[in-house]
Amino acid sequence: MKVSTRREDFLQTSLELIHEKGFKATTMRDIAERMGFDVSNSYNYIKSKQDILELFLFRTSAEFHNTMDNILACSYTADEKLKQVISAHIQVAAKKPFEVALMVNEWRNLSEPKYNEYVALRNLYEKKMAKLLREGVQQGVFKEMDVKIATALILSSIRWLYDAYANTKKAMNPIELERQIVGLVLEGVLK
Amino acid sequence: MKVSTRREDFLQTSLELIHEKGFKATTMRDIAERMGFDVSNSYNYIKSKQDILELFLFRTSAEFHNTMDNILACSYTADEKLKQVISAHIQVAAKKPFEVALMVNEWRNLSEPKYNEYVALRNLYEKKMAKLLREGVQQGVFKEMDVKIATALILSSIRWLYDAYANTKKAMNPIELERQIVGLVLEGVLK
DNA sequence: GTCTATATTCAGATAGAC
DNA sequence: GTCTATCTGAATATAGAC
Repeated sequence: MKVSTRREDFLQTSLELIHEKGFKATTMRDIAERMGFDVSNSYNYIKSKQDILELFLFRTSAEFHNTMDNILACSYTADEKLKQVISAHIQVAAKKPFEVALMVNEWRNLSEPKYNEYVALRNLYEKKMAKLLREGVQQGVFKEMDVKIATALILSSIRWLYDAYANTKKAMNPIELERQIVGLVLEGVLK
Repeated sequence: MKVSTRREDFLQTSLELIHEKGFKATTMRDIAERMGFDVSNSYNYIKSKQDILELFLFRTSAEFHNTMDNILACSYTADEKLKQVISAHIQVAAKKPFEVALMVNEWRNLSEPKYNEYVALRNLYEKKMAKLLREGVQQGVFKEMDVKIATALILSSIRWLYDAYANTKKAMNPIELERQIVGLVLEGVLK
């Protein structure tokens, strides 16, 4: 059974290096060096540097959308749905911290037309989150609030999660992490 | 009375362009072009491209630290202090959205030794915030919680603010913004 | 303060031999 | 799949004339 191809090795190495140095600062030569071969060989696996970025960004974005769609379509109440979203974000961050880091830090480096496509996906994700929150307000489980602000705030509040797993020294128990974050987002810091 | 020097014009132009395209993607030629002169003239105002980044990053960081120190040192209770911090972040974001955007998005592009200095300042700011939260828990105004997680979450939750002011189309009433954010951070989304 | 010219370095990417 | 060699373009930065 083959668990990893040479191409996957190359992509994973690229991903980690890009996380360390940033996309623009990472050269094809850097990646090749870490792989132990010459730059020219890199093009056995990809067509261009942009390919690496596109590949991870759109793949991971699809994963987030998929989960969000399933959560929105289920019969939970809005507060339960919000907990599910938080839980999902923690799980993806824990399992694929570098992919998530790329989504947070490097999406601006996409070039057209992929950039526009990706921005549209981001906006759509925000819309889905806003819908969830609006549901909750209508159901009476969430208080009256500015849904646009709440959406931006909540999504932003969990964007650091990858950092708790990209760095092994910071690795956190995901169960406890979820308990703490759900507590803060749903009920705030006040006693 | 002189309200703006040529150098300040140059720096402000650089700042806006870097916000639009990213630091690495912005060339000295881009900046010079927007200023209406040749690249070589840029070096009348700065010694290197890095200078631009350092200048804004450390200046704005000092401003945040200053405000935070004043808040920590005053006689408010912890919940009032937290409101003050949120208020301060909104005000700086509203007044200097591009400077704040630079702090959020471009600090990784600093090169040594400034990079390490800046990371230390970031960590110190987190420590100050953690101290504020710990005070609140001890005073009994904040609930028992993992202060490290709460610090990361709250600081992250307000990092998008610059975006509400960098883009004039999104400009928000800062008073209402503060009311909404304080409500969410202190009491959460539940009714 | 502005320009022309240029030094230097380095990036992404391709061709073609083994 | 690996290498050597190379094309092409572009970036930061400086020198020096006007």
